[in-house]
Amino acid sequence: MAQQVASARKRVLDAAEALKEEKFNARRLELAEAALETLGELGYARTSLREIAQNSAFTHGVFHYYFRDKTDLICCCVSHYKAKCVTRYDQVTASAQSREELMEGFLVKLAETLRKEARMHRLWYDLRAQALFEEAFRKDVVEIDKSLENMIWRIASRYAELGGKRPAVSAGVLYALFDGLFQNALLKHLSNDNGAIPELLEEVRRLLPTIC
Amino acid sequence: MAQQVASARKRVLDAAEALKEEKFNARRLELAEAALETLGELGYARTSLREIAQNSAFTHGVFHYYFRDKTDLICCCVSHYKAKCVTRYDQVTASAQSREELMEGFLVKLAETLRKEARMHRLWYDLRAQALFEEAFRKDVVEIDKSLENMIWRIASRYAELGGKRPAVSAGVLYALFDGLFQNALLKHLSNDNGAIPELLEEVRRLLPTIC
DNA sequence: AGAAATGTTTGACAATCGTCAAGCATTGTC
DNA sequence: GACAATGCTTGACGATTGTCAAACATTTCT
Repeated sequence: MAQQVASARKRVLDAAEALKEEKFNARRLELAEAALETLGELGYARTSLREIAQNSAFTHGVFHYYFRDKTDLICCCVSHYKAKCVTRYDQVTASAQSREELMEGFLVKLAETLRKEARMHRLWYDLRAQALFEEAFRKDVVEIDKSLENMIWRIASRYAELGGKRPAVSAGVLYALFDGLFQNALLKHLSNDNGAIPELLEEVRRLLPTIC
Repeated sequence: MAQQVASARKRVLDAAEALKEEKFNARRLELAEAALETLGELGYARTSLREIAQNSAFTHGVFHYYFRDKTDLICCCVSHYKAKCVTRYDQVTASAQSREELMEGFLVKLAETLRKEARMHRLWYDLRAQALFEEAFRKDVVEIDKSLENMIWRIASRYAELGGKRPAVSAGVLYALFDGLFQNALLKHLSNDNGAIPELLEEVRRLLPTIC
């Protein structure tokens, strides 16, 4: 009886603890979101904690409460970023009933990504470059890289499947190719080159059927 | 007669002026070289003028004498970097007499680049990412990108030529592919993954003949 | 309602940054 | 060899940085 009471109390405390932790993590993510905005605006090199705080509902001191240090914050940003972009094209893959539909859906989404989320993507390339210097970023960056590779692979293999074929290259090669093309198009697009998006689309439209 | 004397004096002064300017530019490049070393070590975000100076024969104040500001120095570094890497593979292309020889020469050079110049290359990816944020870097970065694309294209088209073929893809696509592969291999290599280099080589060895 | 725990702000800290003026050293000129 | 021009160092400036302790505010619990 006394044991039952004790274990019941323990369960309540555990539940409360779990709630606390959930709240804690929710605020962490909220701050990471705000940080991502500023990072996408200014880039890693020019982003300070005070600048991030100014673009949020909080003041600069709060970060020390939720993060060990600045690197910890950035790491949290990087791994949070993953969830935001990895499933971006999955709806297209799932709903498309033909090669043409998949292609068009992919191209539309590609153009939209380039137009509306250019800042987030330049940040991704920035942080990936930082990982070449800072070991702390590598684990998450490699993981995201792999997820993006898988995402592209899902599209390509589905596209091939709809044509009764199989991709002619490995997932790694395919990702390298698309990543390179996208990165190049992003730079042009940010340089106010209006031809960047249509050129990328045309390139992909021509390329994909020859590979898959 | 007086006119001749005057014009002769003018020529002498012009020559002296040109010499001065040459010396000035030589020192600029020397400082840019030193800056490149530090940038390759620390990355753009963590490189300060004082740190650069400490890895050189000078003190931090000298940069203001040779450069308008820090951005001017970095720009000089970026455009100077171009000359250091763009002709890297040209000797291989020129001397190879067969497809096999060209392939092997290219692979050896690729491995050597990854092993010995990893720092310079991570800097390149870093600066290219910076160009996504800082307009001042874009012109030079785009120019270097184009030069690298041309370099890859020279190799590929020569390789195709030696087989009586023509590359199956455009220069842009080819560069995107190799750039993506190299960037990925670089990250692995810097993470002490000993398999990074052989995997890249094998990938290229398999890939190149199918494209060219 | 009062006490305790949690969340957030504030302000200060030491360090570091880019910049620049003033001075010292070196070179070249007459 | 004195003088001027150039090259470079030194030291200081104001601003900004990450960090953190202390104060304050809010929520939670008893």
